[in-house]
Amino acid sequence: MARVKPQYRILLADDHALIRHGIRNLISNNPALEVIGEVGDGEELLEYLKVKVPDLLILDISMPKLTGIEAVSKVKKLYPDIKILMLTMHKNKQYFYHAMSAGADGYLMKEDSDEELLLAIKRIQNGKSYLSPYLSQDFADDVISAYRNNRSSPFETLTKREREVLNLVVDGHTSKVMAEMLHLSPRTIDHHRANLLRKFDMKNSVDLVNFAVRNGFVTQTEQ
Amino acid sequence: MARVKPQYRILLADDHALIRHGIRNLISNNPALEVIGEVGDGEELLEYLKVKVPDLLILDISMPKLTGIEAVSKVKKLYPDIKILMLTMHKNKQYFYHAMSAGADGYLMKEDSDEELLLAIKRIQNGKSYLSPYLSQDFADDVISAYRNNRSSPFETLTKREREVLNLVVDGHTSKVMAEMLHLSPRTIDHHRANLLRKFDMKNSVDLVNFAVRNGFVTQTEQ
DNA sequence: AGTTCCATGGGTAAATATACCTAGGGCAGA
DNA sequence: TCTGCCCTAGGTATATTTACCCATGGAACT
Repeated sequence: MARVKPQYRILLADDHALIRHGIRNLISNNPALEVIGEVGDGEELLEYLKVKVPDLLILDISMPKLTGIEAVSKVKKLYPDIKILMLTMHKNKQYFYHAMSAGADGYLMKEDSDEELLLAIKRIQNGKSYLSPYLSQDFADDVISAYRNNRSSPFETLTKREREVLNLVVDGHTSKVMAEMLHLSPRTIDHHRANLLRKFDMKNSVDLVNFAVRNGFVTQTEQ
Repeated sequence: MARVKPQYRILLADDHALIRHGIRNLISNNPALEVIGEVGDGEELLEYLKVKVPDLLILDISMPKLTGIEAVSKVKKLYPDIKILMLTMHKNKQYFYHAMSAGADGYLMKEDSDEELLLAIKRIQNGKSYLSPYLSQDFADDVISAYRNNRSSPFETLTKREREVLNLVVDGHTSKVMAEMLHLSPRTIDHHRANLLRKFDMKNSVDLVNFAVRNGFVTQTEQ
């Protein structure tokens, strides 16, 4: 009754079939996401888009026949509504800047974890941008200053305490109870919970728990 | 880190292997519950208890060598901490009264749904009693008057509206938003949500969502 | 005709969660 | 040493949830 929400349709563009299949497999665990197709180079990509338009394009930056950067420009010009997540092995500032200025919505390293890919998709789906945590180190100076006033900075992973609190939140405990369990002030629990909401870009605990459970951030043991 | 909670250990006593296996199979979907053994008659039951003591005994009322009623009395006398859920095909007042006065904690019909079994276990686990909804009709007069002032009456199933609201709660919506979706007053949503918490014997929405999702009360489609 | 349940929604109060702010101590890396 | 990050935790304000109370109208069943 509630959920007639359409799936978020994703197109994969990468010249390595292995990587395409890995991503497809990962995404297939999430019923809200659907990989509607795969293409191996820039020409195929443009041909495909004439037939079928995805919500999100996951695009390898080094692709034959049309570089990823060029592809971003063209796709964004022809189909402004398609969101683009760049997938790259280049830890290089220039690539990033070019991709972003060409219109990409996110920039993910191939070394990033599965969790990161899901987070990236989630953020882009919500109209935000995403940047690989791998880059945050090298890019710290410029990027951080650029994002400093952006409350939902994209290069965040969970700390130990946050994981602990997340597990307790999933169990449905109140802050007061969690505070007793961890021998902390309820205010500290509030702080960690707020950080979790911010990092996952969620508005309340129910959504947080749903996302965390479905994407394997917690191990469900209790009933 | 959070969940070192021990499993809830259940012993099945029924002379029909098929029923035992059905229950075992149903329970095995829930990681917090563990069937530690099965016995086929009253003697076996008492022998088993000398070796291993469960948290909950699910007991067929018509069992060879020791009737279910007798078994309840003996077990409760020897092991007062064991909770007992009577499983029966008898829609008969007398059986119910005898079972209850002998010390049973719950009374479930074999015609009841899987959902009902899980609800029954959950309620007993929380120290409450349980009565099959099938009986509530025949027993309406006496039982309802007996439970009238008991806020958490055990024979409740979900209404259509409650199922609708439950689905929206699972999506993490606030009452205000749900009210807009269903063109109702937020107060009405609150009412339904409160009924859901009461019927499932849960303290907050996170627990409610967890229980509902894990036991198939909602169909998860979104992310 | 009476009873019960459902769905609707108002009143009130307390508990909890969420969103901002601030700040200090500890630790690690540049 | 300086800087950033994590963990700690307090202040304040608002939003939301939860828990009680209450009533009315309709549908269904007896």
